[in-house]
Amino acid sequence: MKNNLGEKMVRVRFAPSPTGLPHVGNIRTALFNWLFARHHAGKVILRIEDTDRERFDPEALNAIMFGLRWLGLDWDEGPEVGGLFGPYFQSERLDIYHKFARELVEKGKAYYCNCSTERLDRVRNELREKGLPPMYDRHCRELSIDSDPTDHNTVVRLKVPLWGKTSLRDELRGEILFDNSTFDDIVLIKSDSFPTYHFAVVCDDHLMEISHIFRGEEWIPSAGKHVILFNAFDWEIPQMVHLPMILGPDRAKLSKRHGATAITEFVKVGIMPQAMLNFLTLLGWSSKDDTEIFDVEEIIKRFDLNGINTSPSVFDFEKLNWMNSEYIRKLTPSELTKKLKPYYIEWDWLKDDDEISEGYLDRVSKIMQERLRKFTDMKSLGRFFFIEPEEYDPKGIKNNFKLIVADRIMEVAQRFENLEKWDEESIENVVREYAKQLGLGAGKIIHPIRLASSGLRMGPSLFEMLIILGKDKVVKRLRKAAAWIKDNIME
RNA sequence: GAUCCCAUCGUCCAGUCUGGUCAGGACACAGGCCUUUCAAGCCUGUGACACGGGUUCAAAUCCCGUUGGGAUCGCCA
Repeated sequence: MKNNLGEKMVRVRFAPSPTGLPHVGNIRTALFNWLFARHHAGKVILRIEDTDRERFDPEALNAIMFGLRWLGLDWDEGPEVGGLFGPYFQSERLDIYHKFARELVEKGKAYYCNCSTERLDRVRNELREKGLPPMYDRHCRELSIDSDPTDHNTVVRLKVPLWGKTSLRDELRGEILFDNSTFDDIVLIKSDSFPTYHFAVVCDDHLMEISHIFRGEEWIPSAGKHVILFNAFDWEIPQMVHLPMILGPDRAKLSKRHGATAITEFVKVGIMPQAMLNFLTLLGWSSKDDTEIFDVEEIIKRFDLNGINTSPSVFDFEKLNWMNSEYIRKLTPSELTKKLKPYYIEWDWLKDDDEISEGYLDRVSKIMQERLRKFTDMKSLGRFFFIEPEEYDPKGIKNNFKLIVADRIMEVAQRFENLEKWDEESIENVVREYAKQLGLGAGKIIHPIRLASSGLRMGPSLFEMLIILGKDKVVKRLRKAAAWIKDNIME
């Protein structure tokens, strides 16, 4: 496909296999595909590689589309949007694969094989015992078995050249050479008459006129096989870009055992999509200056092959949290409230139809905003804005809840109650005056009040916090705490 | 085991192509300032070119080797 300048149009594909929840690695691959296409005003194709019927998971497709949309990665062709190159589910393209498989057999470039799995296992084990790479012994290669791709007793295998080299051009690494003798005669059509990944991917990338293939580095060895296949068909080979892998802290390929790596986990803990996108982009790509925080538009503008790295990178959850906090701060209080509200409901702090004023929620958002790294941090830091403390921080008790403090808290409660105006100045006056009267530092009053009203030792500015809570709640909580001290503290 | 990929602070990146400025920035960490606490903010600090040979007046940068890490070797993708 050409664009209107007569140049070859950029067409990339994201080709997930619906076998489970989308992973950070998959999503990063999707992201780079997308960024490249958007930078070059090209097309993004979403193609579903559902050729594995054993591992097929009907939930997976929705999870994948949800994950992409959450990040803002849209597609121009594929499920739910259609397109001229469909169908976009490989399971609906079987006749296409069968046709091309037959063609290869007729040309003498592929053959039918009826070896049993038992036989294949035996052959591989024998080779392994001899310390050789486990491969198929090409038993059926010259037998000219008569069959058909739809025949469930046979598979179709490619006649991989027995000697010579295959050259793979990786746009980042340059030429990578493989000895053909190291490749097996790969299966193209399985005995269930579904294509293998390798076969389907090559046929579809060709038919869908994919110009650039972005995928993980772990595919490099397979890419060699794909080149052999493209050559067998005499098809033009798309440009290939193998992205560095994402590792866990132990430097092994990132996987479930490293904790939350499914994209839905990040959604759940309250990572913002903009932060995730920004972070993921910087994992393996960088612009030439020191910019770290930038929005999608800016990234699209700057994204190019040159900035992509070749060495693998460790996924640093800490840095993602930091970046997320930067994005949380960009929100207005009411935007933050909107994000936070579902969590409040989930935690039973609010009822769905609660009449609690938007103003209250916004004030909470504003005061808590710069102390949140992710939305769920609110659960421990902001609980007291909604729920009266049932217990107090143990270290705080030790430092601040002496028996003598109970009376002081009662006194402050009384003075608060008598206040006509409930604003920062009046509250602060009460506290400071009283401390002065007692000949104590203000901290001696402030800390116990914080603990009594919030249950916590730390938090936002006390006076602002008390204003938001409101006089009635504060007075009530102070009296409750004073009583608690008298009941529980001996000295 | 075979093949392939990779190698700069603990982590992510810049610098490598086009050898030459105390190897720069960010996260994390430590200390200080601010402050009623915590966080934020500001200031300061610790901290890296895997190793060995070449080439060169000069090597993180070019070449070779070694070591280390990783990936792949299915009728999974």
